[in-house]
Amino acid sequence: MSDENPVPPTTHPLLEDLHWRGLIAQSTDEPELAAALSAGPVSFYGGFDPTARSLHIGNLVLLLTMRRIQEAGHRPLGLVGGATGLIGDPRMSGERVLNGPEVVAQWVAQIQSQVEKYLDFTGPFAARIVNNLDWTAPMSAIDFLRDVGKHFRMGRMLSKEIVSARLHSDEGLSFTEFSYQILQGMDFLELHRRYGCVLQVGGNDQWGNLTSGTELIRKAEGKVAHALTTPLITKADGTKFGKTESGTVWLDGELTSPYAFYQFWFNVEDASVDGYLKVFSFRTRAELEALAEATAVRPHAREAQRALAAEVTTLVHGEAATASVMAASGALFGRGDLGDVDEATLEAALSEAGLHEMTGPPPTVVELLRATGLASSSSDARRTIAEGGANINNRRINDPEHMPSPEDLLFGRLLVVRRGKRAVAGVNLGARP
RNA sequence: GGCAGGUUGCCCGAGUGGCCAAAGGGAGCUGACUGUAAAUCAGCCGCGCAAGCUACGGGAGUUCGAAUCUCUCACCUGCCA
Repeated sequence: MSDENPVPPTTHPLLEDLHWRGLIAQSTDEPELAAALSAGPVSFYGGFDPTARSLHIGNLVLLLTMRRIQEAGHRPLGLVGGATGLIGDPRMSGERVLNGPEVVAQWVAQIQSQVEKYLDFTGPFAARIVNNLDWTAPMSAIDFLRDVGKHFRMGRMLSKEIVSARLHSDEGLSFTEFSYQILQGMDFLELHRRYGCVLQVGGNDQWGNLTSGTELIRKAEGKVAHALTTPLITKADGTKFGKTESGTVWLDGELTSPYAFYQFWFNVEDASVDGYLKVFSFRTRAELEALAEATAVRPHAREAQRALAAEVTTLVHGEAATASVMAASGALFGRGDLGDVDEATLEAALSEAGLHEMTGPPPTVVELLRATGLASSSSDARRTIAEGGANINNRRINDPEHMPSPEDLLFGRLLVVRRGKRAVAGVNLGARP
């Protein structure tokens, strides 16, 4: 994340750029990798295991790094782990609960379509999607043990950081998860044989699994292959990146609405925004430096956050969704009178923030806060009102029994309910019967 | 298998019969300041408008009264085998 990342003497413009962005955590022999990249288009791969129905913004780091490498003139192989997703890589949090084959198959399809969005499938460096179930499923246990297993030494396998840690934990480690590194090594070998793949990129926690592949290729084929890892992105305060109070920030718009997604990036703290732009933005280096300067000189303008939020939201959800989300944010947080916003924009904005239909008798503020989920209970709602944190249509309400009058309803039916500065929701009181 | 200790609110952790809806810290929420940031300061932080209700691993007791005592079940930790 800092500018201090050392750049080895023998390097390559692409690697240099990745270093500047803080995107290289570890790599195998870098001068050799630089030479390979200079020699011509290289086939490289990055894998994604279907452990949920959607990827999240942590995965975006790898995905966008792959895109950068592709833009530099190399051929990406986007691997979806139909096989490895059935096994699960060892984690410190303990043995995984296996997901059913049908579930994994469905997730594979969903994740594949997400991966496809970030790579270019046309032109001389066209990307390709591969699924490791294709070569793993047909393999017999005998072939696996004779052809692949012989190349793996127990000492080496046991010394892998996560394996050793799990082995010495109370939880232990199943043979299933222990074997994961072999499967991933096999993938690299297979892609090397099929497509001449010589580079694997992955998250830094995957380092051991990536080197399983480079070692296997060396033993089985006598060839050199490379591994490159991206760092774990952290927040300025050291806490986990990509989580909000409501959980993981997903790429799937149904799991994390485009509005929430945009807001996540908009709210990035000043200390982190410069680093995030380097990782997630495709703007030129000069533009990024100008934005860093803007944050330093005019922090209140939040130019860097605006740029980051707009760009990443566009990348993930498209221009139309981003425009609507930006209009939404403007309407709900802007200084302007809510009455100046047109009906369609307001409704879209509230839908993004969370629009709740209510019928029946006119609700009180307490009921509005509860119905929108802004308060978890009536007690919580009353407390919020007493603290001066309840707003209807951007006006503070101090009376818990206050009922919005018909004139308060925007366009005869909508209310903007806000708790504190940031938590906003909409209520539609004009639901057709 | 035996012995000892432990299980408290989102998390950590105090509390050994009434003054306990439960100290303290963290997290979280709200306000002030500001920039939908950070820091700081202040208030809040089980449910309920309220009366009150539900809570201290589960269950059963003792007592006018239990987080606190007894029995029992479950789980965790340490020592011994």
